[in-house]
Amino acid sequence: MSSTSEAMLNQGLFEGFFTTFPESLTSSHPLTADAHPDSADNLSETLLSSLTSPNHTHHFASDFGPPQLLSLQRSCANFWAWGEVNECLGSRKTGDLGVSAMKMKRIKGRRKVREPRFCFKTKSDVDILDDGYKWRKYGQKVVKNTKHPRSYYRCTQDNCRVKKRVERLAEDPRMVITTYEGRHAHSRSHDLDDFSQPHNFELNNFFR
DNA sequence: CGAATTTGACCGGCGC
DNA sequence: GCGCCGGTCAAATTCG
Repeated sequence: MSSTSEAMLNQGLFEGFFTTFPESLTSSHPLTADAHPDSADNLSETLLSSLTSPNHTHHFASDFGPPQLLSLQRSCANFWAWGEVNECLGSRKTGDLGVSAMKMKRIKGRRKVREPRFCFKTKSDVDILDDGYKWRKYGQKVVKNTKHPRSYYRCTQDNCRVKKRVERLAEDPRMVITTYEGRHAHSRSHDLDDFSQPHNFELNNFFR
């Protein structure tokens, strides 16, 4: 976490966004550049810069329009680390460490690799944000201490193991928490005009 | 009629 | 070892 992005957060320049990787769960300071120079910090930095550039922020709030990726609006800072997200979603921190361990994928029956994950919250009436990929729902679960069920989706593309979870915040049902896991091994199935705009390059790059 | 979703069963990790 | 819990599977059902 660089001092610049930290400063942005402290100033409350934009509304909730967060990116990190499960490795950060083991560190006391979830988002430190020292610990994960090439992962969490770079991603968060990228998103921060794209979101805080005046033009982008404007477009981000207004151009996601048609009618799914709507209403990402500016408000107070809300940078989400896994622990915070999990707390807000009503699950125990320790429990989620376990979950993270479970998410590790076996390779050749022995080595386990964690998929990169990031999540963000969006103020939206619809659960499914159109991010340009096609998803198939494969499960839904009511998690403890939450009112709203969590939905599980997988990317429908062959050989793409990317997953995402979608749930609503207990305290504020208008907020949707979307968690992505893994990286797509292909391009988006359909283009969003907004993603093609230069000012969305960073976000575009992230969703690659 | 094929594709997508729903939903209860099942599984594995973890805490006690 | 047992029970709880989150995540996944897969048969049944619904949708387009």
